[in-house]
Amino acid sequence: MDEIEKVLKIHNVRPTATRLLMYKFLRDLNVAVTLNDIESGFDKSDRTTLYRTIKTFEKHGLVHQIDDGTGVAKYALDEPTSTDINSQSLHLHFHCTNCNDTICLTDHKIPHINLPEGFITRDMNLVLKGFCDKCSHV
Amino acid sequence: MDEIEKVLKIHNVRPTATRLLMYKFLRDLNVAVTLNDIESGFDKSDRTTLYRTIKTFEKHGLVHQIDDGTGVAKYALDEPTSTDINSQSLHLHFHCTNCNDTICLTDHKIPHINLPEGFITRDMNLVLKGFCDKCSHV
DNA sequence: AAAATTCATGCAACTTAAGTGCATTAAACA
DNA sequence: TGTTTAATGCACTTAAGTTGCATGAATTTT
Ligand SMILES: [Mn+2]
Ligand SMILES: [Mn+2]
Ligand SMILES: [Zn+2]
Ligand SMILES: [Zn+2]
Repeated sequence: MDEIEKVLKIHNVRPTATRLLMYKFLRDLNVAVTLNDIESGFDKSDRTTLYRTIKTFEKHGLVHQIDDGTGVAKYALDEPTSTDINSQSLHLHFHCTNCNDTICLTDHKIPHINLPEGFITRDMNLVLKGFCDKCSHV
Repeated sequence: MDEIEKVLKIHNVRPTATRLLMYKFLRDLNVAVTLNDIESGFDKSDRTTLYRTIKTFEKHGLVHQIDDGTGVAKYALDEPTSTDINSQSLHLHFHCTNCNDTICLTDHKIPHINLPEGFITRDMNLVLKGFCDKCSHV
């Protein structure tokens, strides 16, 4: 059986054709993608199907959504090694304002912040913006 | 002359009726507001005018936009004491997932992060999510 | 295997926030 | 004053996200 098929099944996602293709599509990238990006990478499938597919992936812990401040949701594969569902979201993201790429810096965790009395933190989002390694040495 | 009128003029914003009202509206809040929130606080004025007013404020350094991950832009007054235009954006924000309030934690700066070679940081956004002081002690 | 049920897909339609074009009105200027 | 510039209001557009529903495919039950 295909390797991807296994990954989907482990996460209780039935391995349909679209899902296998989308997983492969995401796996071969090193940047986060919008739904439009995904749509551009597929000729046949419908926008709604792709939307529901990525949402299914998200719900089952295959991808995480990234809000990089552009106003459009981006998605990237979760680290396959991760077991803790929440550790995924605690790495930081870098958004290049030049090429618009957004990448996961999975081994850069968000530092701990001391909040005032009464505030309980459950989640956090840290986005650094500027020039990525490809765009900085112009 | 009115105090608010002075503030607007200092920032090269002509003190029209709508602008004075909006400034006062924002000043009397301690949470960030969406354009809809602003609209609800005004009976007469038109949405487009309010939109352009807040954008004028933003451009002239009177307010800053906050992206708390809800998908809707929020705005809050800049600290009046601030001189550095960039220091405004470097404090962190807290978004309560219970009451949907988003507040500026202006004296909580974003800690410095070491990035890989080639990455240049120009801006950053840190949002903590969870329960605010009003919602935590249920 | 056939029937029944559950799930995935495709198309259309809807919602909401954001933004633009343009005519009108008000303010500033000379 | 007349002239110019800026602010406002209304209509319209764009774009992302999302849902309803009918159809098709796959899984489960009998
Ligand atoms: Mn990531
Ligand atoms: Mn703030
Ligand atoms: Zn770049
Ligand atoms: Zn709260």
